[in-house]
Amino acid sequence: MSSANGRPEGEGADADGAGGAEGGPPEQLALIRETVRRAKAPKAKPRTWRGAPLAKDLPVARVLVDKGVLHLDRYFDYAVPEDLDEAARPGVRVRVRFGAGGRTVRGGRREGGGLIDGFLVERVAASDYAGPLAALAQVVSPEPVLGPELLGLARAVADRYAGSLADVLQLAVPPRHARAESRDSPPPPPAPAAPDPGSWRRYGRGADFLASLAAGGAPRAVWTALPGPGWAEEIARAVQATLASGRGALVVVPAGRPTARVDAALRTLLGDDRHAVLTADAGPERRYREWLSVRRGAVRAVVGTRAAMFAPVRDLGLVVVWDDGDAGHSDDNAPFPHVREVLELRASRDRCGFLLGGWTCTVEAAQLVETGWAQPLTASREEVRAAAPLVRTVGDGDLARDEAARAARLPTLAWQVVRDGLRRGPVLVQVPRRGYVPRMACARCRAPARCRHCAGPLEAQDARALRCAWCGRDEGSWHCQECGGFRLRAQVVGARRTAEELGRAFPAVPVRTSGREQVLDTVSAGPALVVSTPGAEPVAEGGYAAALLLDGWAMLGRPDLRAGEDGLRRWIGAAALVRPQGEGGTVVVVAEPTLRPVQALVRWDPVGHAVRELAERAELGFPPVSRMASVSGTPEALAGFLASAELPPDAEVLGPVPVPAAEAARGRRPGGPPAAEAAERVLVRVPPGSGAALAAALKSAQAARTARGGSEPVRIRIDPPDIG
DNA sequence: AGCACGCCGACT
DNA sequence: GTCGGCGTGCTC
Repeated sequence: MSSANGRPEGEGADADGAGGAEGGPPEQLALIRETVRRAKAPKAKPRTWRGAPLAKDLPVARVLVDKGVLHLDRYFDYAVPEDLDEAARPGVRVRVRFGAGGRTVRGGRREGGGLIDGFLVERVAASDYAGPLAALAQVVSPEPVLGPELLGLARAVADRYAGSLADVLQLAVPPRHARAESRDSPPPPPAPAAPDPGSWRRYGRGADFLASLAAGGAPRAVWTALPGPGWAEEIARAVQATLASGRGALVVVPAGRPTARVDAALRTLLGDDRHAVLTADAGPERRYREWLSVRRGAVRAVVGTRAAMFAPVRDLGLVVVWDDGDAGHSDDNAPFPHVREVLELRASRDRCGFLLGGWTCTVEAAQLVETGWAQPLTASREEVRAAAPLVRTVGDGDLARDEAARAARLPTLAWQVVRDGLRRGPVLVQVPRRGYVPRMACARCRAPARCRHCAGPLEAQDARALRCAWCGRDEGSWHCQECGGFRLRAQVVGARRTAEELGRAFPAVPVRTSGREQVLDTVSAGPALVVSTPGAEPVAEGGYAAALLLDGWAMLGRPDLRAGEDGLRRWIGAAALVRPQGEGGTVVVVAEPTLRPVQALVRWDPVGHAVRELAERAELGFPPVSRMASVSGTPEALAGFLASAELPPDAEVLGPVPVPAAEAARGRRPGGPPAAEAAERVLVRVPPGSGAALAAALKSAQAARTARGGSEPVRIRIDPPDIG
C-alpha cells in the first residue's frame, strides 16, 4: 500500500501537519520543518516508507547507535515494523540505517545511510522527532543484553569520564556469538547457607561485615588484608555470605593469576557451578557464554578481570575489588574507566555492599575511609606483627661503609639473610623489570648520577651518552658530586647481575626466574632462589623463608605522583609471600631507610602511608582530593578547545606543557598518525565537588569540536593515572 | 565520521 | 547552461 506520489506512508493522519509539505521543494520543506520544531509540534506518529505496517503497540524504538563519537551520544527514534514487533524488545541489539545518505525526499524514496549496529533502549508510543522515521532494519538477536541497570551504569560511567555511552558499552557488553547464545542456561541453584566467618575473625569487625552481607545489608569497607595466602578464601567467604542473602556478588581482580586464586577458593567453598569466570583471554565464544549465564541469572557470582566490572549480575549484593593500586584495573580503552570508580558507582546506584581489599592501601582507598563512605576493616597491630615478616633495610650509607659489599657487589646483611633463608626454604629476589630506563649511579659511592643543571636523573642513551630525564640536556663529562668518582654503573644491570651472582654463590641451589616472558605460578617448599620482577612473584608453598628486594631505586626514583605508593605496593606484594616473622621470615630491602615508603614497609603500615600521602595531596591540591583531567593535542587544537570550553568557574588550567615523549607514544593509536607533531598537554583541576561539572564541560566542548569535523583531535582523560 | 546539499567558478 | 570544487550541517 504505497502512496501514489511515493511519499513516506503516514500511519493514520499526519498529526504534525508537516507531512503535506513533504513533496515540496527541499528548502521549503526544511523551513517548514524548522518552524514546526520551534512551535513544539505534537509528537509525530512514526511513519515508514514503502507502506510497511507498523507495530500496533509502542511503534517507536529509541535506539543508541553504536558509534563512539560524542555528538551522536543520544538516542535516535526508529519505527518498529510489525514483523519485528515481537523481537524488538528493550535491550536487544538492532541494525539500523544511519547517516545523511538517506535524507533525499525526491520521490519519497529513502535509501542509503549504511547499516550500523545499535541497542534498542526503549519502546515508546510517539517520537519527538519531527521528520519521518526510518524503520528498524533488523533485530540482530532477541537476547536483551542491555538491561536498565547496565544502561544506567554505563550512562553514569560515560558522564563520569566525559566519554560516550557507545564507548562504554563496547567495554561492557561482549561481542555477540550466535552459538553461545543458542544454548540455554540452567536455572540457578538455591542460595547456600551463610558461611562461618573463618579467618575474617582476624579483622576487628570482619565477622560483622559478613553477617551484614548475609542478612541482606550493604556494608562498605576498605579492607587491609593480612600478608599471606588467606585473602582469596576471605573474598570467597564474603561472596558466599552475599549469596546466602539471595543476592549476587561480583569480584574484580587485576590479572589472570589472582582470578585463578579466587576461582579456586570459590570452588572449594561453593562447588563448581555457582560462579562464572569472566576474563578477556577466554576467547569470544566462552566469554560471551559465561557473560550470558550471568545476564540470564543462571549464575549469581562472578570473578574476573576489569571488563567484569560491568557484569550484569542479577540483584547485586556485593562488589569486590582486590588490589586497586594495580595498573591492570585501569581500562586502556576510551573513556578509560577505573575498576574502583566503576564499582563505587555500582555500590551507590544499586545500594549494594562494597569491599575494596589489598595488602596495601591506595590514596583513593584512604579517602573513601576519610570521607566516611566506607569503614576500615583492619587487623590489630598484634595480628599484623604475627603475620608479617621481619623487614630490614640497607641504605646507601650502609653500602658505602660495607667493604664486603663493594667487593662482592652485595651487602653483607643481604648475603647473610639469603644464606640463612636457603637453609629453610625458597628465597625470593625481586629485581626491576627490564624496560625501565637504566638510571645511573656512581660506581664507587653509589650516589645517583644527577644532572648538574636541574638535578634530574641521568639516563644512559646508549653505550656512553648520558642525558637528563627531566630537562633533556646531554651530559658529556660526568663526575660524581659526592666522591669525585668518574665511573658509572647502571643500577638495573647491577641488580640483575647481583641476582646472577647469587645463583653462582649457591651452586647447589636451583634458580628459578619469573618475569614478563614467563610467569611462574607457584614454587615448591624446597630451597631455591626465585628471581622475579615485581608483580610476577610466584607463591611459595608454605611461604618464602626470605626475600631480597633489589629494585628500590627503580620504584622510588620515578618522577611520578604515585612513585612512593607504587613502590610500597610492590614491595609488600613480594613481602606478603614471605613467612611470618615468628617462623623466621625476613625481608631485606635495598633502599634508604629514611624514605617514607621504606619506613612504612618496615613498620608494615600501608594505611598510615596512604593517610599521610592523602593529607599531603590535599594540601597541594593534587588528586584524588581534587579532580584532574588531562587534555592533550597539537598546540592549535588545544588552544581552540580551551577557548571554546566553558569550564566551571573554579577550574584551574595548569600548563600547557609539552607532552612527555612516553605519554605521547602511549596515547597513539596503532595505525594512527605518527605522533610527529609536537603535542602539548594541560591539566585541568577542580576542587572536590566540581568533578561532574568538569566532566560535563569537557564532554560538551569535545562534542562541539568533533561535530564541526576536520579539526585535529584532542584527547581527554579524566583522572590520568600518572601525573609527572 | 561520512555524506549530501548548496553556492561559487570553468567549461562545452 | 552544466559540471564539479569543497564549506556546512545533519544523521531518527
